[in-house]
Amino acid sequence: MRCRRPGAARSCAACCATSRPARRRWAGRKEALRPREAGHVRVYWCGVTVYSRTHVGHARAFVSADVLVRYLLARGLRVTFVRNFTDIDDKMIRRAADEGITVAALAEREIAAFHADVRRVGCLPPTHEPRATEHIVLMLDLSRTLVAQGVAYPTPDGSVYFRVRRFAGYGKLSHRRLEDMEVGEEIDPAKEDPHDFALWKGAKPGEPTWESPWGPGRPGWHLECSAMSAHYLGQPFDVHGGGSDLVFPHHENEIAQSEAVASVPLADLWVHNGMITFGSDKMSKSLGNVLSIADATDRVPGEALRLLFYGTHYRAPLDFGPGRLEEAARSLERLYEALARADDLAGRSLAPIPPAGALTGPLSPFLEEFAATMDDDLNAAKALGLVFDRLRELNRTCDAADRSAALAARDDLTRAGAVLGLFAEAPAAFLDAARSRGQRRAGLTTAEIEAAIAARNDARHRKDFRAADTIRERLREQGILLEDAPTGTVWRAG
RNA sequence: GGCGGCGUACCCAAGUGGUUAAGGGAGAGGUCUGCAAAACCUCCAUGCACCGGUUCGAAUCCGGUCGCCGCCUCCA
Repeated sequence: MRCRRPGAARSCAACCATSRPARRRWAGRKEALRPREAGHVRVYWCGVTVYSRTHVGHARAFVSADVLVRYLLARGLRVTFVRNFTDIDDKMIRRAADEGITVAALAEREIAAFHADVRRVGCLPPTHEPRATEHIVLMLDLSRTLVAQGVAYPTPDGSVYFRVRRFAGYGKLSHRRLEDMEVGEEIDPAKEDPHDFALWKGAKPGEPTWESPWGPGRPGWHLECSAMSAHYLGQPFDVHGGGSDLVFPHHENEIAQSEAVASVPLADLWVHNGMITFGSDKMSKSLGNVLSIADATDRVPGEALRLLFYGTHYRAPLDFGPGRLEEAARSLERLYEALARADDLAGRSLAPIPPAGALTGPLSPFLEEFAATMDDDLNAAKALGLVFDRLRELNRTCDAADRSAALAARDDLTRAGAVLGLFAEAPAAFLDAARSRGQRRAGLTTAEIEAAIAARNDARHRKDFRAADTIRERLREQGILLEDAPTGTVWRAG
């Protein structure tokens, strides 16, 4: 297993050793994952601020994390996976006020929606899903320590700021120097340095508050991750991940807080997924070009979204061009159709398997290659290429009615699917559901479709192919495709 | 301005020194079919933005040029 580590979080021994020119010294690179505790990997992934519905960009982040976790489990490792909820911040306060509800009520509602969304894209539940507001005490402890160390300072309004110039490694993750950074317009005059960031924010009227040594207030955003990761995983832990837009300042600030307090690294490896773009623009709420998970999964199955993600390496930006979702949905259906053929040949449906241990023990040549591919920085794009190769072999063996070869291919795909979070449904049930969706879109009942098929077959028996083709054409226009299989006429949505 | 990254066929995209440059979509031909569809078979980049260089050998390393994107403010 190798992970991306964008720059040296703690030391640059490896990169200096390459004696490359300075320009490349800090470039991100792959590094082997060596769990601190043998056989047990600890992963922290930054979650969401629960103030509005999650979009496909979030989905990509959580699918990226999910594939990492699934792969580690498949290899027989134990995984402790923590993904937090930010349930108190400016955006939440504003949104709750707009809706006339409490911040807590907003959080409750959006966390439920979030759970529904990640379930729709087939993500395994994390080991822990801590909420910021339930760990205020830990955050106050950290703040107190940092103030006592002189790394942080309180201000007259009851806030506490981290003194970035007191942390020598500030900027090492995102490769920036304080002098090189542009400074925004609105600088809080209470800050000693524009780059200092809030550990604790003094109370403003109407905001939820907690008591602190500096008076009532609420935590700053970055602090929760430092507090909760240490609490649930210890410090250092093995892998810290999130969207690439979190590298700076969020992860940089986490490192500053955690390492200033503990004098050991926060995490060994950093993994960041690329952004989703529409055309050439990043998908973001401020640009208003967001596609929610709910809308996407109304259009296509959640697994199609995963399939679309896997087409591009998790690190690279992914363009959500027109038709991509539907293209992925069609590919997914093609995969399920082949699995269904194998089940027909076997006379029974093979149940999906959980990821744990899916890639342990003696492996088929396909699974060996699949595992090696995933082992190289989770190269799902290449792995997917292997899956499609195996799909063709499965169809070929089904064509030849080679039962044992078909079942071997089917088993390979089932195991690969367990790692990729695909094929969680029974093929027959999946295809039924796809048909139902198409039928609803067409506005036809099953009886109507079957009557049309019967009428067409009547015409075919009379050799009235014009009439038969007219019926088929009319259904095609409504999105119902007929296929004359050896066993009879079947239909699917198209 | 600083930092990180990208530019591979009609589209998406893997590949980071060495046999024929994965895979998907689209397209062309074929098997099958009344015809289709599906499935399968075959074809589809002497070339990887451009120009130099290193090397026996580069899409892959180095230098330069052009174009594009992300981050530096909340952001998955």
